[in-house]
Amino acid sequence: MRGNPNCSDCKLHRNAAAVCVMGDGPRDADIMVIGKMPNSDKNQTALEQQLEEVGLDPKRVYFTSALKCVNWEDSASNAHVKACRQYLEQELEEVKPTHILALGNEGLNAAAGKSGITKYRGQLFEKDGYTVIPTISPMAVNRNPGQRPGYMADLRLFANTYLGKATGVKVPKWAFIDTKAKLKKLKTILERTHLISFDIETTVHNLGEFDPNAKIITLAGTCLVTEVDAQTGGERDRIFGFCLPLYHPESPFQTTWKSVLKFLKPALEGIPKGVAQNGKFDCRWLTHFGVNMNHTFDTMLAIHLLNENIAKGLKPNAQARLGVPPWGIDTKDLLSEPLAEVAEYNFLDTYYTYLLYKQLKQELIEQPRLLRIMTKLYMPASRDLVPTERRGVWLDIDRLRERKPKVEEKLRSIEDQLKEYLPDPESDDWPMDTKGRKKLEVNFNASRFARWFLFDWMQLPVLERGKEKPDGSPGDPSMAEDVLLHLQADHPHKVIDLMLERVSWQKNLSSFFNAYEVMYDDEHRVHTTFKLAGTVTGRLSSGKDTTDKISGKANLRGVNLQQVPRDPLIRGMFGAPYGWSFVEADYSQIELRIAAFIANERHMIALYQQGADIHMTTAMAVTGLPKAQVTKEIRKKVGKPVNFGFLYGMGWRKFIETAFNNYGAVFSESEAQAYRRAYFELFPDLPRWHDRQRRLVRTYGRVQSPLGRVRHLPDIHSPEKGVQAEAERQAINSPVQGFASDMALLSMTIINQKFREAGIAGHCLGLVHDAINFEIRDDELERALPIIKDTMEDPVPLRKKFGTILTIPIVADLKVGRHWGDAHEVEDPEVIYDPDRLNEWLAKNHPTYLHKSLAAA
DNA sequence: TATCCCTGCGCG
DNA sequence: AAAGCGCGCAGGGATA
Repeated sequence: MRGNPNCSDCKLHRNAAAVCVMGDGPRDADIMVIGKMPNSDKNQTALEQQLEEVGLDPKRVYFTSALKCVNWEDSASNAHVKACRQYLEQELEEVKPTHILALGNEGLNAAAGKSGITKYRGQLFEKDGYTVIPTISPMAVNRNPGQRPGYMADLRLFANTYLGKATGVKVPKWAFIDTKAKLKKLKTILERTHLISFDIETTVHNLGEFDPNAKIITLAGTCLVTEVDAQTGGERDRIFGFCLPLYHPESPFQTTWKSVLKFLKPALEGIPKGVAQNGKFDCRWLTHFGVNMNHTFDTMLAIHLLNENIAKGLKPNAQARLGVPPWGIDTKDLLSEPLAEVAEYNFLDTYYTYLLYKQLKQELIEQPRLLRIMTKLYMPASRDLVPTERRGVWLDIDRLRERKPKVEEKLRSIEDQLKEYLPDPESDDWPMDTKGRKKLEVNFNASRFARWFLFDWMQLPVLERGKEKPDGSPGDPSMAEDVLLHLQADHPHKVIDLMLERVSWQKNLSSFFNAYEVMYDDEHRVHTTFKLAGTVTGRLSSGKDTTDKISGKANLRGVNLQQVPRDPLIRGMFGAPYGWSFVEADYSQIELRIAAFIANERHMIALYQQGADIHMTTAMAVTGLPKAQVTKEIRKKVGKPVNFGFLYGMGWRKFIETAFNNYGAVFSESEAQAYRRAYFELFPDLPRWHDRQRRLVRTYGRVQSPLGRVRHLPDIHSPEKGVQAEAERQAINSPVQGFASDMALLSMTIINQKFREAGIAGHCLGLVHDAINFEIRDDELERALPIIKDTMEDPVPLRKKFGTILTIPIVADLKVGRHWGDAHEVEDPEVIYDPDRLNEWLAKNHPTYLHKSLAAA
């Protein structure tokens, strides 16, 4: 094994103290440790001591690194790991280790091909016949001693795995329900079960449970059953595990699986407590086939609340928290796997979920504020989202059919105009592909052709480039909108206009028209999946069901309902079916209000209490215009971004950019600096709050929202100042963004509850961060609208259950109409509370509104 | 053909 | 020295 001292495969060799240093250790070692770069003697000694501490003999370990150059000056990425892999592979080939300890993100990438060490640390991977366990880099531990216990735990896991020490998890016997007699017995046991950890395996389809061929393959559970002692008469718990085969080809119930479910339905629905990992998915499927479980604890949501930065899957958490070995089978096509294996896999899922539940519950009990979020917010929200996702949002197919061709025509016409600037396709000027063999196809997206067109053929100057390539060569010229806007200002050209215009039409067509067209169901409704654990701040995210199981994502069920363009051309395709209304309830400036509350910014609080318009105040201050000249447009394009920007730590450079990009306004450096100063003079408690958050995150490595939601920010301990500063800004933003979204989510659950109590058929369609959308039957608007407005402006449980008393007024604006995009805002809130005036307003502003007397008829 | 990363852009 | 935050998806291009 010889390195190549003349290697120049990546840029790292240039500033390297040593090039291509190969690893060291016995060639017949079972264990290989892969670090980031060759260790210094000091670090090597420390690492060897740590390995001894966990019971390994460092003399029997081969030590090597993902990157063979000693270069701590340049930042390294996975691309550099890749460039270096050939040397590591030589070592793997010769040493043939059975167990690999991967250190840091580079080690993880080299050993397991994954990226994201904070996510994957402490998990076991089987890769190319090696058992790999990654943990954080010892360097990171040196910088941040708080990481040491976790790091040592990972090392222990690695050592125990290698030494074959038992982890202490004993899997109980479980029942395979393959006869009618066993099925009957199962039913009687379920009737005495007070807690079940449940999980189903399903067939995989683009339309999910809505596919005509959708089947539940198996249902498994780990049950806590109340037993009565025959002698003493006392009660005690017994664990009962089972797997019930349903639609599997080897299943005795393959043809009768739906009636089997029906048979068990009362017993299953009678179990008061249901635990599941991402149970919203299982509940959606089970509901689809008629069984409504009581879902009371979701391990995935608990994991997320306890640490928002780690992987949320069952397997990584069971491996890391329970120390169990990897289990599972290829889930792509469970119908062709042996039933015995599917059943075992399914049962193990529920048993490990149950063990995790016990552990997580205990941790939450020790952090009561998180427990409160879990039980009073997350679980109700998770349950409410089941019908929300199943129902979907109504799409006006007539509008879609009518509008799509127009958009296509628009795009075509722009491209025709662009093509006039191209050379003769036969001429030598036409660009060739990288290998110089074929002519490039016309493509005005951000492609090689388009870059050639703008920067070579049209000879426009390159203002900005993308990421540097791994080999150190410069990145591709940027074609982004803001770059083209600057280009246009300095070198006006028709081609830039056309490119700018084209890109938004292209986006409309590919991301929205094409997507929606293949996504609606028989009732003209499109569906989404909301992730409650999809963001680090606590916001929901919206989109498709998990992508990784299905190849070809064109028809995957689910659209992102949080990025529907505001353009009425597109947003106006969503709405409510005839006889129903689309209601959008927006929190007005919610994050700004909450920032004022959290920062205790006295001027801002006073302004809000007076009902003043802060975006307007800011827009006036920034543009220097008198109030009468600040149009709605200026307020929106200047006031809003500047408020949110400076609020969250934007600098004056970015301010200049923002103002130019959104408004075309050109500010000098001194002007921009003056505005920033003026902003903080206007709201002097904001910088004090910023300092407080910086102090908090430096001290504790985490910050909390008023509800107690935690954001962990380990990056604050980074040696890089820029990374630290980023963590500081996140410490400022997170409590605000997190609290705002928790308020919206809480309101959603309360409104749903009130609708149920009032027998209102209307329902929530989903959250768009600070807005809640509803579909309300026309004749119920007068009952529903006051509930929505009252609840959002004062979600009582916020005070009663969470003890948070706001010092700022909260305002919700309601828009009502047939379609989302052209619903009208109810300007005068009093209208909402006066049925006669509301009817009058609706008759005037709602194109298809049915008066309740008509609707009833 | 599937997968990864990057660019670019939609939303709050 | 300089620094808004938070997402998901489509398309391009390289790679295996």
